[in-house]
Amino acid sequence: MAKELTRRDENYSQWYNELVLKADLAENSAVRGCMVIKPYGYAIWEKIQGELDRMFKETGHVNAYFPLFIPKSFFSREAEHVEGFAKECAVVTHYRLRTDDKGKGVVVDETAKLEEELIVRPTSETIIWNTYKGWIQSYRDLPILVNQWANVVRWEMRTRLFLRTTEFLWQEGHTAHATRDEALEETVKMLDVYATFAEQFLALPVIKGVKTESERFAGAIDTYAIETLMQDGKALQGGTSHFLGQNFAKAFDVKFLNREGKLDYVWATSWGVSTRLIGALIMGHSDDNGLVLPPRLAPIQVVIVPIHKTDEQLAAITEKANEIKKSLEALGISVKYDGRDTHKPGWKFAEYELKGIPVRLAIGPRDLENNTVEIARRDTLTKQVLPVEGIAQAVKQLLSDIQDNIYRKALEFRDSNIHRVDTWEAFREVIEVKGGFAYAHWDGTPETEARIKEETKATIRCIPLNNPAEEGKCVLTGNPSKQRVLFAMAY
RNA sequence: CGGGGCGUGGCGCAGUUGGCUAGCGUACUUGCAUGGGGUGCAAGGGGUCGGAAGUUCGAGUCUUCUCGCCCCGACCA
Repeated sequence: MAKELTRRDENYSQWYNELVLKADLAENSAVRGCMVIKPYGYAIWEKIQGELDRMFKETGHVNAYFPLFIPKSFFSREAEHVEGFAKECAVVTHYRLRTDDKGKGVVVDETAKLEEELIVRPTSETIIWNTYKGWIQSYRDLPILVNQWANVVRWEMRTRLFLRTTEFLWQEGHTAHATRDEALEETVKMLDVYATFAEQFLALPVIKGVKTESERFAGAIDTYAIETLMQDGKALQGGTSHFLGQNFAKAFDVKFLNREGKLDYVWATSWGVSTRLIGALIMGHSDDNGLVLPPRLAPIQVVIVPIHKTDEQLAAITEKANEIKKSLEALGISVKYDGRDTHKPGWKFAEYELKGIPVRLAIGPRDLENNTVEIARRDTLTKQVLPVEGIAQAVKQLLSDIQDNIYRKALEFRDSNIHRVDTWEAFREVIEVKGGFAYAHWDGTPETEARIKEETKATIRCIPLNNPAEEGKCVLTGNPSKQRVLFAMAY
């Protein structure tokens, strides 16, 4: 492992790639486009899962599990849905291998061809709505509020660890409702859950908004999303919540008898976030020394490093460290004591900075003598010496301060990178030079949106919720516009 | 699928017009010193040079074929 990380201003993309590897989060696997999520990276995912799962349950949802494989015919039921996913589906055609006639290896047994091919799920709407048909007869069966934690496969051309991989982990919620209003309410509620999670745990400010037609989920009436801004000025969609209307109910013939005794199609939503959030977490906060993790999602919040010369010193320090560790753990703080004698303190400091551990305590002979401890915070890289007495409370407070500080920093960055622009020149300058969001008038047509994308590669990230109405002229065509929308380069 | 690049100890690389025992950094092992920001010195282990065929007295180096990976573009959470 090389010691130096590429600096962000040197090559942001390379910085990201190296950081993921060096912080030991994930690595490329033997399978093209698929990653191995290593224990430290997976621990972050587990923290994300834990918090979201709690939030889903608090809002009345339950977990279930649906198959990985989906019969091909299910996909053709909803026209736009097929259209959207057809180009990136992995297909299972056979169910058996046999040994090669010429000796070594195995080949596909052509006699074991499936009657109907199976699609490896890119998302589960179709299999789930096929299933819901059997669950729903009456309004009394509604709503159904189900979530599943699963893996999905989308055959992408180009992949990057966490940001875009062929297989990724996510959760997908699929709900069924008796009324349009209730489904709409659910869609927005889950968007709010995502926004709250992003801001309170990931410490990433988000903009909630609606997608334009061209960015909409295949098969949805409306797609809502939370958009975040990365340090290089590119936007990243952190989660989506879809109002599916009655599209899937009609495609899978899911009707229910309402209170008036009339048959009606069921209203639906779906919503998801993926391991991509880890990519957002990395790019949102980390610096040239490595990862910066928000305390509320850090698998290890505090590391204690002993500094010693003799075994006697180490033993004494270990004793003191374990006392401190216990007092921290009593406050619900996760602590690691690194008493390894195989690495020097300086090496450990660099290592834990690379891994983004929010708080580091160092204890040496001097501290033992003075009954103090050196406390260093990862976000600001500052250090101070504090008395051991009351250290647990101080650390608890510090963790909270760090969480607030990195959120505030990200918020300031985001806010200072939303640029109101009214001319095409200013628009291009934001997209091509400054980075960040261009908040500009758009005439509302897909044609204009496509032209802008063609000329600048920028896309409409969203139309923010509660967007103020404002008369203006489209930044490209000069046609009348009723509101501004957010454009940006995006991941 | 189009354009570019690369395959040599675990990782990162050098290896000139073919030439002698395949080398450097790092990591690893051992010893001694060191220990408050990636420690120093010394000794040591580790290689079918991506694979196959060919040219040659001789191939990491030349030729042909082949496999794989990375980067840029079209597609995307």
